[in-house]
Amino acid sequence: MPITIYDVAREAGVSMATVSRVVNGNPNVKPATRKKVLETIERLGYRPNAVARGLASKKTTTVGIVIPDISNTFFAEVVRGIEDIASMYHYNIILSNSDNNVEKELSLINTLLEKQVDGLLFMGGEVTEEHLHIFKTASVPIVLAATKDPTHQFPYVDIDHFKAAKDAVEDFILSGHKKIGLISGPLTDPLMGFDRYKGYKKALEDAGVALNEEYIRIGDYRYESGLKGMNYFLSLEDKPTAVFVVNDEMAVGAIHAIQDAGLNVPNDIEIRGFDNIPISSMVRPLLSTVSQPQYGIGAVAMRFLTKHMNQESITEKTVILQHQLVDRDSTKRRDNR
Amino acid sequence: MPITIYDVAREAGVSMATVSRVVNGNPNVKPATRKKVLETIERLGYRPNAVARGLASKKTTTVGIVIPDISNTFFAEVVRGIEDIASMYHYNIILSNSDNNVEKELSLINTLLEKQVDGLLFMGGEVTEEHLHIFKTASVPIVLAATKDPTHQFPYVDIDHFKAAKDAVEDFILSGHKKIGLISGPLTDPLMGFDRYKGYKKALEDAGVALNEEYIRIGDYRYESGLKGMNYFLSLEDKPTAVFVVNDEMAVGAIHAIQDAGLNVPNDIEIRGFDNIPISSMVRPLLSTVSQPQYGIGAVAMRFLTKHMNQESITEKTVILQHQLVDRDSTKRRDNR
DNA sequence: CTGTTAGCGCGTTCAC
DNA sequence: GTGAACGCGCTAACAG
Repeated sequence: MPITIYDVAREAGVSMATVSRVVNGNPNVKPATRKKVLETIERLGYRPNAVARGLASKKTTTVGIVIPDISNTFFAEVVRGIEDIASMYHYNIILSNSDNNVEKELSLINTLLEKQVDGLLFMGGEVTEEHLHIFKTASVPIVLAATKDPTHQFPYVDIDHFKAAKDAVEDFILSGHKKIGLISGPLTDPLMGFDRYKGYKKALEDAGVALNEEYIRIGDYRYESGLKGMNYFLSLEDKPTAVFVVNDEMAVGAIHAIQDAGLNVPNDIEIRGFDNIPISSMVRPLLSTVSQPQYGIGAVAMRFLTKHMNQESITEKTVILQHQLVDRDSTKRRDNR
Repeated sequence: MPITIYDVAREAGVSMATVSRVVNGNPNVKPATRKKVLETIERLGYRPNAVARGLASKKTTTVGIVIPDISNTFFAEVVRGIEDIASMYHYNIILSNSDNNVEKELSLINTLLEKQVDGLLFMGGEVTEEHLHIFKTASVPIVLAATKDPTHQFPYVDIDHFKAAKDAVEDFILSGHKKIGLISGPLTDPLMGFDRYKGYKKALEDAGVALNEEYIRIGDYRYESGLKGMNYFLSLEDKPTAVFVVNDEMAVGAIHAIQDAGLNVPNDIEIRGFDNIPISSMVRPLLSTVSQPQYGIGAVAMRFLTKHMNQESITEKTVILQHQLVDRDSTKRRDNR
């Protein structure tokens, strides 16, 4: 039999309204009675029921998170950013994995909305018509993180994947490379796949370098597919001299493929990854990459969501965070920069 | 103005009790009226309010998770196991990071309990008197994962860290090593620190090998401290010929320290890590380690919790999962095994 | 400064 | 099979 606000009120000889006031820090309570109430709360071990509070106040101080996979280092870091800011604003997070499965995503969003979360943070590969539809049925704010709404109807925070990829490839071009490989993600993946692919293409185009289909391999973001993609390049007569790999895990695979073939990184082939996950500074040679502020994406997205939830004035509809070329040892030093 | 069960009842021309029945799958409803209700639910876009339901039914179908740090690969994998099983049983999880800070842990547990979670999964370095105290004030089941209750009052699921470490060191001994180093975690850390340290000590003792303090370094589980610990060993006149490192991240650091010094793993020094996180199969040489079923720990702990929540009959108070020596390339092949 | 009184949206007896 | 009515524990006016 859990003890309720009534029990406290009775024991303290006040009304439940007063107890409610001290629990919620309402200043309109005489210090003496506040003290009395606090003491009996302590004595009885009263623990306010947040569910009842939620029903009455229509606020749960809980936000929902839909994410592809928490065991993916990248997302784990984003979630850490989210949770830190959430806890700073006294929100809890309900976390759910979607495996990038649209059915699952929609169902999870629905469940979260039923649980009356005060806001929702969505991360997923693609935002479809169905997503937009269910987003619109929500009566709470929704922010997309590391995800883009092509229709610009919902706020999102992300980096500019196109430009980031373009920067990476232009760096290779600037240091004289013409034979530049790409180990990409599935082109059906809008951001990490297609946008980065487009960036690669544009950089070559701008430099007047013809696109060579032999220099493009599609992977699945896993280590093995990086190995495999690079082994293909190594089998070519005319191998690329530099390879841009669209995520770090595959990039590490690519490095190992080169080393296993008895070649040297960066002397024989330069490699640049993408993301800057912890592993990139735990391999030899240290991986040069394009850093993406994972923690920051989560933190900013959550902060953005609190603004929407508190109806603070929002200036921008979308936040684009900055990426950065991180030069370590899998690319040669560029003295001309 | 969100639409409620009343709206549906009115529109469908039935009572709210009937709507409640169809929503909850109660069989005592004539198929015809069930159909009618279902249709108007669909038409109105009715979404049951889980908070109200929670208040009335005293169940939230939500469990609380307290974890040191979700951005740590090990815990991320455990949480993935938890969430998969949770979603299988239609539970959602509220996730919170404690950074192994006791104050924070206690406060988080309290918040979770206020939110009326149906159960709690706790992961932390140590279980103190204070933890036990607050656990006892909870009216819902609590299970510890990857954590041990020394007083055996609360159920937990974990591996046998002592035996695992002992096995690892005995393997070195069996293959002829006498000079065996240890890069440990803080000895104040009960499981990963102290138990593994004891296992190391016991293995030496059983083999009649004297303990050499010079061969023991304390790290903090991070890559850099693995580097540092190994650099110390390398500075010794009489270097260890094999080193047991109590987690993979430090083990990778140790390998790199050896390689940076121009020596070879495993020919000059053998290395074995602990945990078997993904990175251990993404480095060269591939890291030999002691595998710990991270996903399984999470999954089993969550399943265990559902049993407690559903008052199913529990046979065992505690679950010890099996560890395993995984031999890859940072240890020499043992042909005599 | 404090108490009274309505609900919040739904599950659940208990009659019918 | 179905409906009426109560209560879950708390917040939020509104009085006083």
